[in-house]
Amino acid sequence: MLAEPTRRRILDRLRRAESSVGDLVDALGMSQPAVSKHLKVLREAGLVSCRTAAQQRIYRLDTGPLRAVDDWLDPYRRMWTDHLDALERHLDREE
Amino acid sequence: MLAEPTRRRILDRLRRAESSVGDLVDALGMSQPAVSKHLKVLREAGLVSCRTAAQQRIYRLDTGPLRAVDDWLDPYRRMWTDHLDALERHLDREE
DNA sequence: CCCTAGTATTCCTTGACAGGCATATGAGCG
DNA sequence: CGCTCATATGCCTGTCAAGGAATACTAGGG
Repeated sequence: MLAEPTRRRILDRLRRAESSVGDLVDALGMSQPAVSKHLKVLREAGLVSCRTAAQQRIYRLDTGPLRAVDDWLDPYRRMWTDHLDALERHLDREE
Repeated sequence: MLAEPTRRRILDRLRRAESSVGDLVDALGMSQPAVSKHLKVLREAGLVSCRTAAQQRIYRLDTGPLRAVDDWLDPYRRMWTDHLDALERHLDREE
């Protein structure tokens, strides 16, 4: 999902502002079908949702599923913060 | 990288304890070459390191590169915490 | 030194996308 | 209703990576 650089670019862009498909096509310099296909993947992953405005589809970021990533990351984050804490204690002792 | 479920399983396992390749093979129920190849990928990504003990290679988790993931996630995390904060303020106002 | 255990590497096959092109769908407008 | 713009879908091809089998490497043990 997030393995695809194009998809991350789309998310990064939607994080800043909602966009129509055309906007994304311009921004990414890719064919429209390719963009639409990535959007479909993101939609099915629940990472984006879209509303219809006239003949355009305005896409919007949905951060929900990213919390799962955050949760997965959590135990690892704990590891490196623990290490930092240990280092800190170590340095404190040295003073 | 983390797109591969097998790789995540390896990381999750190494998070709990260092392991030899054989241990991982048993734990994952996969062929030894497959495991070694995943370990190579993880090694080149800096996510694991290994030390030689007798004729075994003991692999160890290296959390460094995961901070990059955490950094990438950060602006998104900000988004949902902001939303939560906004909701909280909203509820506070309702009381 | 040969032999064995543990691990890495190579070769091969197979399956999964990504991306382009052509085309279908669908909403507004004359 | 036919037309056009914006988007979605199907089809096709090329690329890449995962996994297995066979093989090469390397460190200890007789």
